[in-house]
Amino acid sequence: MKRRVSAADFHWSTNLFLDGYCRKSQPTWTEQVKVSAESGFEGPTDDGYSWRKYGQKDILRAKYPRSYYRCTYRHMQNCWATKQVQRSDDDPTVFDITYRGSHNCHHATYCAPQPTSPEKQEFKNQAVYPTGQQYSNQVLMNLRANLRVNTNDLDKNDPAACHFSFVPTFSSGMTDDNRHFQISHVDDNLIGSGYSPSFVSPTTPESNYFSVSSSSQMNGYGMVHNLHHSESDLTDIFSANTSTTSSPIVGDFSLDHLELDPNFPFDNPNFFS
DNA sequence: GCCATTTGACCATG
DNA sequence: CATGGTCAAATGGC
Repeated sequence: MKRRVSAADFHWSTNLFLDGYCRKSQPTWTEQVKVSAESGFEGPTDDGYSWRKYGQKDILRAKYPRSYYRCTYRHMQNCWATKQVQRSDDDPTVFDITYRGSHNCHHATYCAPQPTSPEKQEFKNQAVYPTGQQYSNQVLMNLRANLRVNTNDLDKNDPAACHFSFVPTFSSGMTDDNRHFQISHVDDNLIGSGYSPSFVSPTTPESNYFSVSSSSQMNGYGMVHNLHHSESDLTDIFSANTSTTSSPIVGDFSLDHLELDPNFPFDNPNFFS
C-alpha cells in the first residue's frame, strides 16, 4: 500500500472493463492491469487511492486468491469505494481489478494539501501520486489506436436498468503501453454519482490531463462529473467519427479510430437519462 | 502504541 | 449447501 511505482519503469497495460451492472445501484467496473516483470513488478494496486485490505478469499477454479480492499478513508470521509484484485489465471502478470462504488474521499490526488487535520497521515502517501487527469491522459493517448462502441450486450440485460453499452477498446496504440479499455454497461447511478472509472482515476506516472467532452468536467480530485448527459451530447462525442478514419477530437485528444455501431440506441429515451 | 495486513469465521445470496 | 463477500481478532512492522 505504501510503495510507489516510478514513472520510468512501470510498464503496463490496462484493460478497463466497465461493468455497469445493475446491482445495488453501485457503479462497478473492472480494469485489467498488466504489469511486466521487467518493470519491477509490484502489482497493480497503485491506482492513486489509498486502499486498506480487509479480506482475501480463494475463488473456486481460480489459481490465485482474490483480495478485497476498501478505501482507507471509509469512515473518516464516509467513502465506500471498494475494489477486488485478482490475478489472472492465464497470465500471472495480469490483474483483474474490480472497482465498486465511487470515491467520496478527497485523498486521491497529491495536489490537495488541504488544511491540516488531525488525520495527519492521510496525506503521507500522496506526494508522488499523479492526478486523475494525468492518468486519464495516458489512457486517452493510447485510445488513439482503437476505439469502438459495442452494443452487443444490450440485449442481454434489462434495458430498463442498463441502457448503455460502451466498449471502446484501446490497444497497441503506443509502444509498450497498451491499454485495452472496455466499458460495458453504465446505468444511471453510475453516471450520476460521481462515478470515476480508472481512466479518470489517478494512476499514471504521466503528467497530462484530459477532458472527455463538454458533458464531463474534471473536479479537483481527478473525478469526472457529468454535468449533463443528454442524447445530443453523446451524439456530439461520437458522431464526428462514424464514417471516417480521420482523427476526431475528443476533448484534448484525437482518436485515430472510432467505430460507432449504427444501431446504438442513442435515441433511447432511457439512455443516460 | 498505532496501524495495516492476515486469516478463519461468519453472513448473504442463489 | 456452495460460493463469494465482509468482519474482526491476531499478528507484525514501524
